[in-house]
Amino acid sequence: MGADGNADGTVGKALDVLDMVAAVGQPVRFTDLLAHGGYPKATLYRFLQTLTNQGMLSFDSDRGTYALGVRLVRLAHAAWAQSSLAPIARPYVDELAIQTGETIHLAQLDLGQVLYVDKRNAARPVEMFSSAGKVGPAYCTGVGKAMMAYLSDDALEQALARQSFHHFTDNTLDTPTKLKAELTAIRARGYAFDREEHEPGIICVAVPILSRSGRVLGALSVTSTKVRTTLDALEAQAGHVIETAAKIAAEAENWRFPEQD
Amino acid sequence: MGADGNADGTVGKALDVLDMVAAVGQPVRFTDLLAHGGYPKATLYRFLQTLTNQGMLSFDSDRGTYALGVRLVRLAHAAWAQSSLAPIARPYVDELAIQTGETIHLAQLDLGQVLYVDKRNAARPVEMFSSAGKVGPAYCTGVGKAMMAYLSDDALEQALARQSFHHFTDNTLDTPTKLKAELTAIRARGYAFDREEHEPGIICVAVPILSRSGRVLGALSVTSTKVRTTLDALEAQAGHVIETAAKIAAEAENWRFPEQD
DNA sequence: CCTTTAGGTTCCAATATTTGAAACTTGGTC
DNA sequence: GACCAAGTTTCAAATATTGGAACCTAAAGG
Repeated sequence: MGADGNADGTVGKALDVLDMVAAVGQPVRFTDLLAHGGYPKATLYRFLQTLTNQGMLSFDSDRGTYALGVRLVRLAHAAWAQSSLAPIARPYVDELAIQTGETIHLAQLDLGQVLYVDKRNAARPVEMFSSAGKVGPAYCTGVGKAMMAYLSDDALEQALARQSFHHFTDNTLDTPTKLKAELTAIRARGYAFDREEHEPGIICVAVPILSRSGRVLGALSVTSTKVRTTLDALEAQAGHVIETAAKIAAEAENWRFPEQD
Repeated sequence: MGADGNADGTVGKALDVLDMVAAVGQPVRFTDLLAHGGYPKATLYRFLQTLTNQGMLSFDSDRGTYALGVRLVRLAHAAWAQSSLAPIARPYVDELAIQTGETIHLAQLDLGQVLYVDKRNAARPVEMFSSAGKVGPAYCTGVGKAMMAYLSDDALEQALARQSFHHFTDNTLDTPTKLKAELTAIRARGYAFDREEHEPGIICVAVPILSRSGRVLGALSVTSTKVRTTLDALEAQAGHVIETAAKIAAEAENWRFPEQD
């Protein structure tokens, strides 16, 4: 990412510049961005101007640095509210968090990656952008596998093609073949596990959230650590999670995805 | 907003389309956007294509609707992490929430508007207008006034020019003159109140977060309701808030705004 | 006090993109 | 089978973008 060539039209390039700023992770000066390759001086300059004008970037004139702007935050808030399950699911997620006393994740699948749209930490209360908005791999997380298991054949192929199959732990399913076998097992079982496949010590049970017609809307998981509990104990909670997922699905159906079929 | 004419370059227009989608607040069909005025059919169509390609919008082919895309959520997460006080302030905000037992807001000022970057709910939460990512008016909120009070003269003028001075409640300071007098009082006092100026029944004490050189970094507030407490009781907490603000400022100074002034 | 350099900013003609009316598909209805 | 609404594509004219180079600063060096 960063200085890539592909980008449709001016808009694409401008958004690419946005990504460059985002990638740095802190306010950047003009020169640093210039060094990133990508665009010639005048061109980059104009993009920066435009994006700043538009409020997508903010320019700190004291320090001469650019940072991501608030229009972005505003838009994202709208995005979160309008096209994620989070607002609909919130009360149910809350309830589940209380029932289980563990950390709850609500995720959706995007471009083969898991996007966490909400999180309830057992001890700590709601934090929005801190956790919502994070992305993670699909092939080695409970929510990721739960969603992939219920994808249509071609959607699954697309998703598989986007997995990196990096070997995180000894339990990571690091080939498409292993993963496909796991997905079959998940469909048979109705829920997925994370057996320390992404981070050592971290385990979870995850359940897909499906529309009436079987479309994958998202996934819900209860996560904990080996220190606190066991997979068997987590599995005992699966019933609660499935129920909650069903409630969220029903709510989503009425509210935002009115499909008659 | 929406079908406005001003927009620098193609990028501006594309972002304008994004705003149109955001403004609707739910997935929209092509025709609806077309009806919104703005752009001719072919042009709008191409923008929608480009934005979808770029992941700024997502297109639901089953229903033929466009919604804000996840790239936005991802970018916003980066924005939040990179250019807001929230990550730095978190532990201090937590502490203050426990000390006071009330709702805490952490906000920053942008383009004359208040952007809430973090929020900690009271144990017994009150349903209220704000949460992280939301924006609100500056002239009639505690945090907004606290920040404006410490702005440089020209920054203040700019900010004032952007206020709508809508009359929300009978206590709203709905003219620049009234507001300026209030800002002077705030500077003298060191902290600001919200006397039900935005929402009836909602009151708060707010304190600015200033850098060593006096630049406004943000503001911190303790908010409650008339039902639960009184302004005097809230004022008694002001000391805590001021201390917390100072700690956050110190941390910010070291961490992200290293200015030798 | 006069260079030099580094970091930004502006010019401007060549060039590639965008523009949008109109023509054309698609898929559903009467 | 003709009609209509919604969405998609075409294409020459109008326009915006491009980026090398010139131009500013302000600070560092001679």
